[in-house]
Amino acid sequence: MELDERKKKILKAVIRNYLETGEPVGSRTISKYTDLNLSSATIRNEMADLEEMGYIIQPHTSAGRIPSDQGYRFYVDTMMEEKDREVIELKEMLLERQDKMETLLKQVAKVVAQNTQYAAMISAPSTHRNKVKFLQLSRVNPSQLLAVVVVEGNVIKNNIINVTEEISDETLLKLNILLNTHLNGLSMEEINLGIIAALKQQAGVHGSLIGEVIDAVGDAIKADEDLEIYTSGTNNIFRYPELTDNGKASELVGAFEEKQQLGSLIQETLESETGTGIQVYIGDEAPVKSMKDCSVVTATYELGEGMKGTIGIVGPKRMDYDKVIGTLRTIQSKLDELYKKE
Amino acid sequence: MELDERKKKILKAVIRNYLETGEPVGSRTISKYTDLNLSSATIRNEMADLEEMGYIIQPHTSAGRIPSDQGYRFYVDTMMEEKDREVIELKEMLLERQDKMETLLKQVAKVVAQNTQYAAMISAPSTHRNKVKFLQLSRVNPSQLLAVVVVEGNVIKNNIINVTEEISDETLLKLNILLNTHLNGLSMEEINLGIIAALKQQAGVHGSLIGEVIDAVGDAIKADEDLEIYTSGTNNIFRYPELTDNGKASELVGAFEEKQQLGSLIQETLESETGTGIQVYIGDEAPVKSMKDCSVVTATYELGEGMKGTIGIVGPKRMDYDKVIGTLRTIQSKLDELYKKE
DNA sequence: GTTAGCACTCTATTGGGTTGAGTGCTAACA
DNA sequence: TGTTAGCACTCAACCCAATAGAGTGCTAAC
Repeated sequence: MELDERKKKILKAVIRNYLETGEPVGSRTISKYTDLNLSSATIRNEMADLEEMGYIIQPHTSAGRIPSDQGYRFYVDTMMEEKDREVIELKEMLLERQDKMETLLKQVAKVVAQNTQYAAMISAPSTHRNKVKFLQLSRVNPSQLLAVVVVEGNVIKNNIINVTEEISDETLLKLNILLNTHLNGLSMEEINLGIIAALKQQAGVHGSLIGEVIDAVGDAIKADEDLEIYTSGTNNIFRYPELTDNGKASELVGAFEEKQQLGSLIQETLESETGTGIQVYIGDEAPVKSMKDCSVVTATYELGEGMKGTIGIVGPKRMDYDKVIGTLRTIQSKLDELYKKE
Repeated sequence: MELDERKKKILKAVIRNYLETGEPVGSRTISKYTDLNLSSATIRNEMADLEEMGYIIQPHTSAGRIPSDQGYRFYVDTMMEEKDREVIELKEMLLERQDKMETLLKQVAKVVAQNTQYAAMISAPSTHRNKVKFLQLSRVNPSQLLAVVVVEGNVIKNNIINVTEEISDETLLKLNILLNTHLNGLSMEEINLGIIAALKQQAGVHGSLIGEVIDAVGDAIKADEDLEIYTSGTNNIFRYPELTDNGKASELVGAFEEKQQLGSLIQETLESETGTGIQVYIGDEAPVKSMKDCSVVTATYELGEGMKGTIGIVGPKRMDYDKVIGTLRTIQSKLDELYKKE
């Protein structure tokens, strides 16, 4: 069977109505509130077809229809291609350029959650590809060294190194020069075990001590690559009974606290790049099992210098997709603007 | 009326039974499961007295009794003085000494939440009183300086400073000497605006530039004093219907995400120091309004060098106080042990 | 002071009846 | 052939009354 124009109109009407009310939609409602001028009986026939085709579902015999995952998918897809969504004006939107990345991200998460009334998460941009622009090894006291690395985007990493044997000023100076000449300007991902090994070689064989220190510097660079994720508005999920019935809330709250679970979402979003960087997962499509009754919308953002991160919104399937996508678009462009001149 | 020995026994029996079952406790139950050898009728008389005195409550006429907040308070107080609780063995307890404070704290929160099955939070130790042991100002590029401060306990703070005018090597060296001679060995809380002002004076009047830099160093030291709090097991609250009925869950989850709200708990715990550092808040006693239907148990911990932080557990009023307090004691001593040799 | 017994209270549960929204099907209509 | 009116049917939701059961308070006897 084909999805002719009339069926599409009816399907969209059903979905839109359900998004608003959250109640199953009956044939009479559709017949009254569309400009199709068809009786409820005709609508019923069409709806029976739509059900057979898998776009809508009847919770029980004597109820109206609700969209199936396939129905939502149709809705989102046509909605996305219909027109460029206009950018939505955010309420109380006041993002300030922050030196501390953390503060900025928390701010963004909060704004997104408040505007959409869904749960929001945001991942810190990965710095794999950022280049080292400053590197310094200093002595804190005879048995401790401090390694500080600054990479593009003003991300600072540091590591305290405990040494068993005192290192002379001269050696320290040499080490600093060695490290700087070889690592400065390289991106984080370029600094791999091979490079570290080559460095050790070059430092000469005088003592494993130097080797340890170089390893520790390497660690400092690699460290903190565990995913930093911030969330906001987790409690918004309580606005939607379909997400909180039967202990579902517990799983969702757990997923938002154990940020590892959110990691897979971020991963997937970054990999399957779309034109706009916005992606919609409906039900089972999301790679997190506790979100099988949710819809998830993710967007990649960019903070100048090619630092890419991910914003995600989690809500019920009957989500206001239009608003959510608009909000994410706005955030994308505001962030871009904010960091453009760097 | 007096709380004689028999009344105390009955009260404790009521509370203990309610802690286990979560159901109102009737007179017959008490008569059967205590060694008092009294009939239910006698128990009833005593329970009527206990109710009049405010220790227990009848949810409705034909139900058993449940403890009032005053009842819980009595129970906790006598329990605390009865004997030194023995230290409880933790399941899967594997705390490793971590160089990264953050990792350690997350670990502790997780262990506590898993062992008790309640929601747990932990605050990073405040570093106000810690002394600066290393301070360094470096040039990252002509327009950016990097200030790094290490304080006792290996807490590292840093700040990028944007300068409008290039600073010469000589000036930088002088600044470093100035900062180190004056600030090294001072505690964070001693470095106040007065000291900063004196420093500026001493640096001479040559340009407001230096003043700016000194201010920025001061900022780096003061920064991050916003409360760092980690949580775990928030979803444990769903195990207790009395915490999740009627939208209470939403408030609690909100409180755990907006960590500011938890700040007041931490504040209060640190201020009202008890002998063991453990404190129990029942119902309204907690300074967080969303926890009025909960009990909160907090403990201060110490990581060598006088760095004090707070662990908190939030659960229903019918909490297994014994186990919770035992767990917190164990954690306290393990942490102490772990960092003793520093 | 303690206990047995009894009347009483109140919640929770059960089951029957009703309502109302919505459907599917059929027959008539344009 | 597509559309519509009409009707019988289904089913969740709600209300109501009846019942069961747990627990109490009170009184009288031990």
